[in-house]
Amino acid sequence: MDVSSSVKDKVEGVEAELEQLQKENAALRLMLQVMSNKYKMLSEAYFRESNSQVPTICRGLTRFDLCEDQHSHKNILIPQLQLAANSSQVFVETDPRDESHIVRDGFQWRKYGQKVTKHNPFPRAYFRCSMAPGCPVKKKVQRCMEDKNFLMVTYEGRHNHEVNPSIGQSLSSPSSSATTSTPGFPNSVLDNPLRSAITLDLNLSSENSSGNGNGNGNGNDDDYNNKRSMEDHVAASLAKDPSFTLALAAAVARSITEHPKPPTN
DNA sequence: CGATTTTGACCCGCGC
DNA sequence: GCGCGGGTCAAAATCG
Repeated sequence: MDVSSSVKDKVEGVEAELEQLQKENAALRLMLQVMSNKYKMLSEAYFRESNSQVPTICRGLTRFDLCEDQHSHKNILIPQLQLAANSSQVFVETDPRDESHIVRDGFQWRKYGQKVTKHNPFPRAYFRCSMAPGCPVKKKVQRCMEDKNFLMVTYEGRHNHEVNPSIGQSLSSPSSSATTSTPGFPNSVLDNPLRSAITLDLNLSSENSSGNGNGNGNGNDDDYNNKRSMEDHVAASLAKDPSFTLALAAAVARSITEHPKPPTN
């Protein structure tokens, strides 16, 4: 009896973990797709603009780290991304029927506008942080066109106050602390970003452009190369993201502690 | 009654 | 200069 119940518990635990991993996998696939689309659009725009100056060697931009080395274009990597120096994009899985744009991220927000944008039929909502007077942080919430199950949340700016743990019930774990926060970004997301949200750091500007550079010499328009490069880049970005590594470490630790050595019978 | 949301109007940057 | 699109304002409505 004990053995069967133990096995049943174990199976349920594995199933729950599998389900969680499937959700995380879906979120990561979506993130990759979105990034791939954005990358494709931006690279096309970039090459249209710079085609006369950089004839062939950067076509395809299959790696971000070669263009700078070969052409010394320190800041060539898409000026729009440099504008987002304090921005972070988060994907939050929600019910597609839910039109409330509510994302519990540990902060209190006040909605100040809503707009339908050109390339996305879903309205974009604009929020300001109302937890502290004068807090400059804003966020934009819009349902993802590629997958209606996800909300794209873009944070801008840095908070001038601490998070209120009682507010972030959905994304933050009850035992999480505010000590590991990255300034400007929700602690709850960073504490456990893979629970129900995926954080995508778009700060490609300073570190990546100066450290790794841009572009590639052997590229063409091949989708395979583009996808490979995007995967490489996203993987590198995730690896650099402390919140991702923290979450990964937490997931590994969880799997170890929650599933200790199998019962010996 | 104060806080928040809604929503049309307005502002501003950008491309043509 | 003009039109377009994204972002913000602000008055009215709604909520707790």
